[in-house]
Amino acid sequence: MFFSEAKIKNERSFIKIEMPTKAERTCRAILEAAYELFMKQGYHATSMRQIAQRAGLALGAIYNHFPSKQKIFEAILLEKHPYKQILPLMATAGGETVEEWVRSVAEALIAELNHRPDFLKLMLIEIVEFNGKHVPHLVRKIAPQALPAFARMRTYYRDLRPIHPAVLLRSFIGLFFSYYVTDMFIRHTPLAKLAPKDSFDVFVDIYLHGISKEPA
Amino acid sequence: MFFSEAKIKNERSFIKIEMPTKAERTCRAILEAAYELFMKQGYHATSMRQIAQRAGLALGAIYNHFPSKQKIFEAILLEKHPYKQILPLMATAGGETVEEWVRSVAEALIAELNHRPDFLKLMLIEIVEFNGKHVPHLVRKIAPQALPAFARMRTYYRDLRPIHPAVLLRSFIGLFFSYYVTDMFIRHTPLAKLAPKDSFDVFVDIYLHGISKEPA
DNA sequence: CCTACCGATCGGTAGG
DNA sequence: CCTACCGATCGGTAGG
Repeated sequence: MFFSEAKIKNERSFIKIEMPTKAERTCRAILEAAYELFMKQGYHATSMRQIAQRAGLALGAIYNHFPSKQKIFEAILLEKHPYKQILPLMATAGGETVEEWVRSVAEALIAELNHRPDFLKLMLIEIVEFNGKHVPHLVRKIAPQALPAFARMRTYYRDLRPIHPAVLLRSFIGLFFSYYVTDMFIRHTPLAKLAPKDSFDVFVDIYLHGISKEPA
Repeated sequence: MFFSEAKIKNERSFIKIEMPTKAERTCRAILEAAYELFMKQGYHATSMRQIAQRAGLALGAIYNHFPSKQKIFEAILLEKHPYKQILPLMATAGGETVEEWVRSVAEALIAELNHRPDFLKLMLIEIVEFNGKHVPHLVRKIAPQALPAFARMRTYYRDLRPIHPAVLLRSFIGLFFSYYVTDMFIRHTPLAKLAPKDSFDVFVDIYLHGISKEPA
């Protein structure tokens, strides 16, 4: 929709270089400005005039690139979702045992989420201010790619109890996403004592072995 | 702030009866109207005029009860938080074994959250539209009551691996809150197949025993 | 890409 | 002097 790959016209060069047109650069400036403001203020509290000012444009100029405020949000939602990074990662992650695989995938998930501290907020804006009306589209686009990627876990079938792959996926995402969320909220508060250094290891261990003592 | 307990003046009666004044009833109508609109539209997308209309008042009348729109939100946030119901429940829940206790507390948590389908959204509005500026106050008020309540779990110490109580609490809330959230989103979509009927049982089982096979 | 605007609506407050 | 409201309007801003 927004970024065509331009090539340098110089005949002496065989190298393709991303050479954004003026329109593409303006488009990018609008998306960046809007993204920063949405994260700070939410969607409805952010005005088109704020976006225009931060992008270095007049208000009316935005409408040369996006037909509405909502379309800007939708473009950001698709662009910032980390599934493009996370799904390939799950498919390629190695590990001799299920422990190693769970650990490496969970670490990668947390790392990717930490690398995008604002992604969570983007999803919350979608839920709160749009009543989640873009979610079905998003899930329909991602779920078919996620389930096969996670089914890879079944290659460790000999180490696993017979649990439905979808429940494996839900409990995995739920447990580690909650680790991420609680860690994020707690990290810079007096409640940091609720987050012992080895919390991540314990979450992995709980996912694999539960909280009960093994029968001796 | 809003509800004084009025008593019937009838001398022949010793029974105290909640007899809201007109002001209290108006106050209640404003809070209810604002709550419903915030849940549907979020905070910034809801106008004081909408609140007034739904409460059956003129716009200006609201300001006899609340000094600003934001103060209305703050009152709702404190009033609707389920910790008042959930914490006593965790303290009194019975169970001979840790399995029974976890199951009954998790069931009660899910039931309470299902009984308040909008509580989650209220917290999300706080995060998205207020940047969580009321959260520290909320956590400071609730955490000291939650940790002791959950420490009760340690009475089953002989059945548990040595895990820090705070991590027990975080993983418990995280896992079952995520069950609730995913269940809520999935229930009425074509993705319902991701939610086998026994999902709750499996979540309990994963929390207690993990996903690994027990060593034979 | 800008200036200049529109119909409407925003949160909050005036006097009575 | 209080409450609970009214009709009207304040200075600014909304998406387009």
